[in-house]
Amino acid sequence: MTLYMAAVTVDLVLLTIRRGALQVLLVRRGIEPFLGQWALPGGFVHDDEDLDVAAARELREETGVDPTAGHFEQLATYGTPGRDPRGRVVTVAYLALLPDLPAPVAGSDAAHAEWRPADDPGLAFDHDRILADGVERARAKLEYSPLATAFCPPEFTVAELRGVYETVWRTRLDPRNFHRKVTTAEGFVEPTGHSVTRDRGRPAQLFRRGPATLLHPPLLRP
Amino acid sequence: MTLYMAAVTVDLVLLTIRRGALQVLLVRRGIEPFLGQWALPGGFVHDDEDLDVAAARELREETGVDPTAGHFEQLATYGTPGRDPRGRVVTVAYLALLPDLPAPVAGSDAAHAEWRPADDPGLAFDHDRILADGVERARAKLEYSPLATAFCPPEFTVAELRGVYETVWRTRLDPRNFHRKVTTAEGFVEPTGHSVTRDRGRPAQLFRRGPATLLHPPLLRP
DNA sequence: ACAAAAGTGTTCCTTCTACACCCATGC
DNA sequence: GCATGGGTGTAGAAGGAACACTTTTGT
Repeated sequence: MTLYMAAVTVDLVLLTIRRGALQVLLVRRGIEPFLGQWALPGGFVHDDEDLDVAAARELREETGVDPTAGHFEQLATYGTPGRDPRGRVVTVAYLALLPDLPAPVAGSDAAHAEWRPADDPGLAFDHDRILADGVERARAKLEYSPLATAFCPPEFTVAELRGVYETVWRTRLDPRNFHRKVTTAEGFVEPTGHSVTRDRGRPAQLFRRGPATLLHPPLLRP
Repeated sequence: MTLYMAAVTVDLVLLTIRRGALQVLLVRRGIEPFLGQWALPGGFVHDDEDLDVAAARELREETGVDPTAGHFEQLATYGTPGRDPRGRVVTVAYLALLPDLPAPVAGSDAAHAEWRPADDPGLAFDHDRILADGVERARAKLEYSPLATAFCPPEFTVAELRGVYETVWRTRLDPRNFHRKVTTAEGFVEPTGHSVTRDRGRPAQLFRRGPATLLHPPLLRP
């Protein structure tokens, strides 16, 4: 048989921003191969289950969070022979951008799941590569889409949104110009009318996500 | 068994520009299901064959063209249960942007392959959806990458490159501003020193692709 | 000579960038 | 009051849009 009958899995690149750093949810492997190493969460696709459904199910199982809290999309598919020593496994990777969740991982299936810095290599399988692709996709998408809001809770300040860009892009942005850009871009954010004092200083207005799906013109990386 | 052991295929969205229209290479199906209907070329991934390699092999078999002639990238993966009535088939779709090839399809495996308009629906399986995703990806990539040159032969004029944008975006662009934008953008195109008269009028300089992989600033759709 | 396409120059306008400055709060 | 972060105003630079105009060919 020369056909490629393969096991199909989904792997999740779950990104969030915690303590000012881009972090990814990893699980410590409890079985061989790569026993004890960090890996992306994921699992086998069930019979008669669509790929997106399997990914959403794994997301719920691993984090206890509804996928609609953030943003969720297919990333890419990896099927190099030998990428899994147990046999032919093709994995469809999904990328999720999530707000910093209150206490998500604790009550979930994956007892050993943990948020880790997104730039640490050393993951099992080809997960370093998948993670790097996911981070690069996130970086690129912030330019021409309003997806930075996916990293924020339902209500957020402009400074918090700017923090997302600064963290993901590893850059400083001018607070004044960023404020103008974001609040005048059609459909990016909408004022809620409320405001809060986050730290010191003047209270900041709170915003929620707007209806736009594309940024015109884009917010380009410096 | 609740695992999703699936046949893995690659499907190709091969786009080119012929006679002023965006066209896609389709094959007429000679067997059930969808007998007689148009479909994207593709086939099963072989044992011990990487996905990209399988896609490049199918490209060569279907068109007789070296994949390096144009541009080639993974598009997305489709695995909805029931998308193939014969059983569980997960397909990894690839997108290629190719120059208008001299006489490619004639001498190839797929006797019934043909360039067809890219906006005609009615394809077999879920290929309408895959094709639409490929066209949308191509449209978006022209904005922030120099991939429009992938639709051109090794040497091309600015007017030919503009024709690519106008065809893919279904838009008119100002020839004067387009010329300036393209020739001043760092690394987009390089003059060859030669020139040709394509039709009437003053001869046009010939250019080749430059080394840039991103367009800064991008060329946004009107 | 004329039509047609290539290419340059110029003007206006929008957007980006940098930064001065005012506002509202905690301490 | 003073430090700190939120937010507005504004001048200069850069890039986009519109278009007059010159160049170089085929017929």
